[in-house]
Amino acid sequence: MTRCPDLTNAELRVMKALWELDAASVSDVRAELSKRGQDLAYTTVMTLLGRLATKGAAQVDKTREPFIYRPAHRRESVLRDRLRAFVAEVFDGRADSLVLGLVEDATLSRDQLKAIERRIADAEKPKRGAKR
Amino acid sequence: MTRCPDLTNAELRVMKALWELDAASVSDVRAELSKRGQDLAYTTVMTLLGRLATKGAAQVDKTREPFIYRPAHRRESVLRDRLRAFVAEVFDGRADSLVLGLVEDATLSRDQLKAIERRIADAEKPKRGAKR
DNA sequence: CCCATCCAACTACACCTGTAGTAGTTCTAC
DNA sequence: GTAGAACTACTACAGGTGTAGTTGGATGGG
Repeated sequence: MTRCPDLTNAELRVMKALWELDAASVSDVRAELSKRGQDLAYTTVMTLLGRLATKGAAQVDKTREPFIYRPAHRRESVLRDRLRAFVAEVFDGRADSLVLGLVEDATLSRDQLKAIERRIADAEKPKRGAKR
Repeated sequence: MTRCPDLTNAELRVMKALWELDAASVSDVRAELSKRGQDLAYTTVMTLLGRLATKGAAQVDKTREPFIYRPAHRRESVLRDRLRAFVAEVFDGRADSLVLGLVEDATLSRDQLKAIERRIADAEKPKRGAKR
């Protein structure tokens, strides 16, 4: 599995639109971005998609015009990579203090935290049988 | 309370050294960074400290040479701001899915998660009496 | 057929970032 | 008091980033 390349913020925004659309032309992406309050020139979107393609973050189908772009990596992988880098860079790898910060900041409520825990517990149980 | 300005990664690394030292000259910071595996030219550290001062992230005492720099904001505030921006930017504000990502990634263990929860519960209890 | 439209390729460009060099000033140890 | 060290101010500069313009081909309506 090819590693997900690093994306800039602008590129990530475009990727989010792409994930939403799954397979789209420049215009489609542009419209989706506009829907999200990001109004960019057509050529700007093209530039970004081009960069994404160069980086291998998106695949382009050039057999027909307009070109169709689609994401080359799952959303979760990319976000996870970003997250990992962020934890390392900003929190020196201490994920727990990051989470603590979230809660103190009230960005994350205790309830949400509990919900997460429950979700994890649920996910873990089935694995018990088919473990490895 | 003046808002903490945005810092680049290099600047943040310098700030971390500054927080550790609390009040320090360029040389001091440089030594601290070196201790952390960051070997930068003296002038590079100076440039970074200068930028931090310009941004208002550090205060400089110029009454005596060498100048003494100290952090203008608490570590927690700055990290929290960064975190907040990150959650908004990358996870569209969904902190819970961020945490979930951490756990799935095994960056955060279930035990750590529980420990955090316990810590929060503890912190919340005393507040009950002196509430609001 | 010709003009407008859509689209891709290439080009542009200002600002940011990370890293550092040079010049000039003061302090300090002979 | 002079040479070198320490230190600051200014300058530099390549590469990244966000945003967009220009050029030219294809296409479709009149």
